Amino acid sequence: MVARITEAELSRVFRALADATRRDILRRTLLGAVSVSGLAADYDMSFAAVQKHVAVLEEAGLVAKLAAGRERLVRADPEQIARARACLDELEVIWRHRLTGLDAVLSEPEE
Amino acid sequence: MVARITEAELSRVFRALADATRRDILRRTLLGAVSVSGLAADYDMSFAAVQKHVAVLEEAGLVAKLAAGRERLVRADPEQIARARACLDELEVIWRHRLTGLDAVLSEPEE
DNA sequence: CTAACGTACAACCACATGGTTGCACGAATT
DNA sequence: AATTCGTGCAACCATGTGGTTGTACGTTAG
Repeated sequence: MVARITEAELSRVFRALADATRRDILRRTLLGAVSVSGLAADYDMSFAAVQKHVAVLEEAGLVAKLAAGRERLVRADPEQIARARACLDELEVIWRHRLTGLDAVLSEPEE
Repeated sequence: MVARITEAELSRVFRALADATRRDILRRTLLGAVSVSGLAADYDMSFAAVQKHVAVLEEAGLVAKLAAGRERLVRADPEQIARARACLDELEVIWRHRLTGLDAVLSEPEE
């Protein structure tokens, strides 16, 4: 298990994921740390707009910034993504529970 | 595989998931079809507000309504939830790809 | 030292969101 | 037939969101 997430934080995470640009930033920063201006170069919007997207991802805990000289490198946090996934997994469990009538599914011996 | 989803629809799905009330409605309607007023009774807000939440879920394809006399029964669509999950899975694949350096991960022999 | 770069942040704008109330309409009850 | 119930929808309001430009400030380069 990846440690329980609050409903409010879950809302922030899904909110952050609800934008194509932010999902793309997440993909790029999963491959490796990228500076904010490095990210901004790839999108047809102002630097400040990209900066705001990064801030939304950061507040959701999906991304962290580390200082490197005058640059801030952005890197994704796979664990927070896993937490969002766990929420969707839970929904699937509810659905399967309804179909099969099993009660035993509620104990989760995961990771 | 559950059929490809567009980026715009994915945004709508995550947006719909980014609200605790809507996630709760999703959980309730995964267990079985519930009327809109049946749902509204459980939340501390107006009927119209709940109706709007259902509409957001419906536009995201996470829920469908079926007519039953004067009531509209709301039931969740597990496949659409699976599509959102698939997006997060893809992110995890990107991350693992970065760590292991594997290229073979991109072929997905899933369902 | 000065200039250029990368970042941060504030102000502003148009539009979306989440809530409200009120009204209209078809279906069920009496 | 009249009423009540469940729903849908429009109007309205406060606040949030995604974008812009402009300014300020620390860091690197000349």
